[in-house]
Amino acid sequence: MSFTLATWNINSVRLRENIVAKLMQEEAPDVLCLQECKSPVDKIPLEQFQALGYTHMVARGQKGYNGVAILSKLPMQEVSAYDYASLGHARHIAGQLENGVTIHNFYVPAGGDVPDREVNEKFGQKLDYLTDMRDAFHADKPQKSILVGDLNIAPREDDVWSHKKLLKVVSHTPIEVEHFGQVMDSGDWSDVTRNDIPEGQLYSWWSYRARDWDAADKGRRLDHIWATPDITNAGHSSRILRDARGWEKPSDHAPVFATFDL
DNA sequence: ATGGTCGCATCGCGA
Repeated sequence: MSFTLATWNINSVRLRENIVAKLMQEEAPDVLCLQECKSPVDKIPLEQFQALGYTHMVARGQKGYNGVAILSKLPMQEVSAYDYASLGHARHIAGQLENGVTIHNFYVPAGGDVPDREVNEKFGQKLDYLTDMRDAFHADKPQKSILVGDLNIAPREDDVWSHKKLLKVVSHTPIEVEHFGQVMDSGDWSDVTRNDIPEGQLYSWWSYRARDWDAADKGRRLDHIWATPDITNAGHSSRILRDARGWEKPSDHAPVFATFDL
């Protein structure tokens, strides 16, 4: 079988119900992973999504902040939802398809403004969250698994508009990139997006604060799709739907896609 | 060097 998966930080699923539906109608991924739903699970507007064929959902939510959901046209069962770093935040949910593939959906903490855990508690929480992820995947090696989400780190020089200017900016600092690499190594994860698109600038997020995000193009690749070695070769057709950043009342993130033939 | 824009638990905070 073949299925297409997308990951999208939606920045309020209730406010953006209509562009989620637009994505479902126009792109029709089989599995859609959302982050920053900013909604309790029982207030996610499921009916419209179900009417479009997304009859399965696994999710964790809280009022106002965070929140992750996997909407699926394919039958899916919840397998876990961990509170890494014990923050009490809804930042992870995992579901399993009938073909045995597990999908982990993450919203890693953004980490605040100052990249120093001594003066900024949120930066320490981000690093601790990544360390907990690393330890969990090290202790329990994932198999037949896909990991997606807003990981809030752009690891490569060509994942940001200016490597030099962003070296001290949270999301691209060397210590974050090192933690990111340790999470990847712990699960033998490979970067499906970069396997498919190995060269060139690639972004999935553009700040709301830019005067003209499209012309300025000061983006970062914060949203990722990874796979374990047993299925990574099945991944193909990766793309980022940049157009969605220009939709009506957009999220500041664009959806990232990959297809798996399994 | 600064400020810029969003969303919501809305006049403060997180992103």
